[in-house]
Amino acid sequence: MDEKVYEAEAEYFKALSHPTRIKIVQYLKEGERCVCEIVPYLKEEQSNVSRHLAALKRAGILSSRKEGVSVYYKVQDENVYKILDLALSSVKRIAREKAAILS
Amino acid sequence: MDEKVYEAEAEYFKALSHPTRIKIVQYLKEGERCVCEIVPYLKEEQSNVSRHLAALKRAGILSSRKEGVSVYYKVQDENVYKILDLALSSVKRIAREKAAILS
DNA sequence: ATACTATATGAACATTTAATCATAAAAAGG
DNA sequence: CCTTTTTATGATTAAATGTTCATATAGTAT
Repeated sequence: MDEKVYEAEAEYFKALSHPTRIKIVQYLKEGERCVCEIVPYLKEEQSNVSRHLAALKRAGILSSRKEGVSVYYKVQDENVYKILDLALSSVKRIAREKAAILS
Repeated sequence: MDEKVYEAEAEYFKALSHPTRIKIVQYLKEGERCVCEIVPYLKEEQSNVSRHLAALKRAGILSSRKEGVSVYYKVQDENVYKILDLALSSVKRIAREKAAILS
């Protein structure tokens, strides 16, 4: 595989490498939401949330549309849920293995 | 889902968020390799490779064993290949979509 | 014991990332 | 027009990350 592909893949994972961003993607599983709904859900600074949303959009995971003064974000890459599910099972298994070692 | 779980998942993705580390995981697909094989394959500084290997091991993706003076690393989390494959297909589709927009 | 090889790690530095505050920009309402 | 609401962004700062060089550590061989 080509170096450029490794870089693109690394960028994709980087977009998912923050708990708040994963939380956003999970929150959008049920459908699109405007920033005005996402911010109170996350209970974080609006400017911070805006930057996390921008990061996910840059990676191609989310897309957005403007309606009046509101901006609605939705998941563009539905594949991301399979990835999140697999990562979750890995993380759980790894945690179990670590626990087993300390016993 | 719990905050701790989001954090653990984010850590997992962070481990995969560097091209060199993805390259290492792919290289180990065929089986375990010692550092003395991985370093010349990557053509990067030995100390740097050592740190990337440590990061993957910390995340639970790799494990290692010592044999004499050599250290052999292998993939502990075989699930990672499913994740890499899915991410690859996402990245390709996203690139296609971006290309389509510019046409 | 000395020397050599393989791997890991401390120290230093440059770069990137995340968070916050303040403010800009755009739309809507009075 | 002025005000308010919603979202994005510049500037700043703190912390994390990646890289390199030098060196430590451990094992092997002479």
